[in-house]
Amino acid sequence: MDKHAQAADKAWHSSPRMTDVAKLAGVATSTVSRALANPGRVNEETRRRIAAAAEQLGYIPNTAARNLRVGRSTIVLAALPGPSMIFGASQIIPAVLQGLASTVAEGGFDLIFSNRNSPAAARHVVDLAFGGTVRGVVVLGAADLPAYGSRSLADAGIPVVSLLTDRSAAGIPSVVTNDRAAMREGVLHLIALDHRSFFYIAGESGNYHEVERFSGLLDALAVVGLSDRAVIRHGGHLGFNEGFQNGVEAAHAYLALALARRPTAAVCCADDAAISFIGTVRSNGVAVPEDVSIIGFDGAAVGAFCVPPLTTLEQPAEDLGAQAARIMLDLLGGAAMPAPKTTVPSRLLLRASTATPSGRSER
Amino acid sequence: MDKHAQAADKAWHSSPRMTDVAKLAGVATSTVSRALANPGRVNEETRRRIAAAAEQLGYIPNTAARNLRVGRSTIVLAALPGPSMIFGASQIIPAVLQGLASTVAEGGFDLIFSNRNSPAAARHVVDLAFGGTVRGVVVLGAADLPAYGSRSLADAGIPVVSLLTDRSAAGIPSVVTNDRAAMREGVLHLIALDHRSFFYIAGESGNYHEVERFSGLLDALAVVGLSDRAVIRHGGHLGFNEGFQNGVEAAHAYLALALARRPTAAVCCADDAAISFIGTVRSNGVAVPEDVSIIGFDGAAVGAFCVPPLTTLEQPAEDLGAQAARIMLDLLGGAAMPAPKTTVPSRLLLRASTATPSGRSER
DNA sequence: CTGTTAGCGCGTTCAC
DNA sequence: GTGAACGCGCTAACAG
Repeated sequence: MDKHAQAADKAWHSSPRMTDVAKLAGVATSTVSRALANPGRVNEETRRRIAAAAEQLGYIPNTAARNLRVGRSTIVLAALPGPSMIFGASQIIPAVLQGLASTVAEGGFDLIFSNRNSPAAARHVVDLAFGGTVRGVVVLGAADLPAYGSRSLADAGIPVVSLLTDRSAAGIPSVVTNDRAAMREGVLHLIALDHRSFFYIAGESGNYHEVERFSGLLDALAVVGLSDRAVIRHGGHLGFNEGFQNGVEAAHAYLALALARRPTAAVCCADDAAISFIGTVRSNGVAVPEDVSIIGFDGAAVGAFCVPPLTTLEQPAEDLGAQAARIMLDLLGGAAMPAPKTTVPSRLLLRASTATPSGRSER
Repeated sequence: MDKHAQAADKAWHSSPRMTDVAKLAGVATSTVSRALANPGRVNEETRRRIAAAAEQLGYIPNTAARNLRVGRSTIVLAALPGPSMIFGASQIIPAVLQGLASTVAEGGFDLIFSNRNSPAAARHVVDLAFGGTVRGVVVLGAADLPAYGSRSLADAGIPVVSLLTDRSAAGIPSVVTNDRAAMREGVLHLIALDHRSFFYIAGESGNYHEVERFSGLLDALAVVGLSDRAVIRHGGHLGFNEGFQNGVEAAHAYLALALARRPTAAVCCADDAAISFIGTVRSNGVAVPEDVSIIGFDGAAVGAFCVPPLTTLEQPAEDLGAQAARIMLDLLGGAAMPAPKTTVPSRLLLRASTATPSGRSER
């Protein structure tokens, strides 16, 4: 490649500006601007000339200049809790993000990610909002809104949507699954199978999902007049990211119970715990579901291939993300405040890990 | 709240500009600009005044204006293949992204995501690059670089790093795991256990990982002088996203083999397939690892809790992402072209699904 | 319908 | 060491 070709090559690479398009089409830049934004408000003939010129030059508008001029960007921020793009086998977060990303993209927006586990990270989230980098924020999980000093995300003057956690009480539109009602339904299923004693494997104490799901369990017991004493509760010290370990520890606790005192059903706050619980008790001679039935929560794909296949409450993960995105898009489009709380229901997935209790008393 | 208070409230919310800080500190905007960027090139006393003013006002620089002025943004794009933030139980992609996101954030950059499954999506990726929205692109998996018309990402004049797929031949710095060597090591382990016949469960035919891993298997056979006829290859029509189904189908194919013809070891292109393969053959009376040993690929966390626990080749997913991010940061920092290919090795995780063949001949 | 003009908020000359 | 002036690329007024 000779020098001349190189120069031409370089010119090819450097992005042409609107001025270049205007010059080539023989019009003013403002006309080019309109032709691209309001194709209706410009003569068809000149519009074609401009389109042709833009096409020929490979013109692509400069984002920064446009954003500066119009005073807003086209980026939505997903503020994640901890470094938790990884989240057990359940993959709730990745699936939710996928739904969020797809729908946001359909709306013509881009999605940027940020963790907020460290103070610095939380501060960064706030800066992105106040600095005009992002146009709206979807907050996933966790308890407190990103903030630092006296500045909170809530004061940034941009739309905020809460995903997975219900913050409607704080005036933030929220998209959640029906953790409580779903768990209630799942346990009622166990009760219908004749289970009357339960082993509950808790998530992190105080965690939103943990609280909701345990409440759902109690709700179900109340329905049939069973007292809270029908359930032995284990765990609470491990987070959802440590679900597997949680299940193993719970299994040891279960195995430590005298045979007669062992509940006939184990209810898990998450599939990860259910899976490792099953693996551990089975290798210690406990039959599933004969000796103990197990029900998980999340609907992890791998559950269908466990031995035995796991009965679980499937979260509509992608839908959750898509719904949140839709609400955000409406808000960005100037819609009025949406429903404070959108619930996308989980559904009970019956598989072989639950059955009528049978084994133990006959052995 | 009366009208006046509301106005004050609004003023509180609207982001202060650099002018406001300058006014409050009694200096010119240019001085404020320097004080924030080159703290050294300004009088300590005035610098403090400016810092105080900025702090008091909660000043946060406007990103768009800054980007426009300096001609570059601070956003890195992760271009994902398909809608594959979800990727089986292995969660390779989410884990890789987590590593990428963390390290990119440490470098002071933000991460934006984009799929490129549809032509429109691919075009959008190119526009983001040419429009100056993003400063560099990390391309994950898949074969072709995003492009449309005559414009390709490669011509955008910004750094491109390939992650998971080796594109070093195309001059793009790549970060990959040693798929081939890892698989070779895994199979040599099986050979050391006395296995001489293999059942290979393939990923999608032509897929980079599939090709590399199968080659690794053949490499191992060659080491001990076994011919390719020692392996029965199954699959190839299902993608990595359909790993579970792939394993089930493979299991049926395996079960359809006459007992005497069944290989003593199954080598899987991914953990998902291994897990569902195990589940399916076991419920059909095949003992693992007595009748057949199984080895997977990826190191999915759930593998440790399968029955039996899965021997696998663990991919250093987060490291892969972190390495790619580091290279991108170097490139953005003006470093010279880095090593064309960075390999982050997988490691063999020995668990109970592999053992010396024993069961069948004695039954 | 189209051209002219005037900034958006910031960083970077260039004088003082 | 600091201030004044200019312009990044684009859109939104306002004329014509």
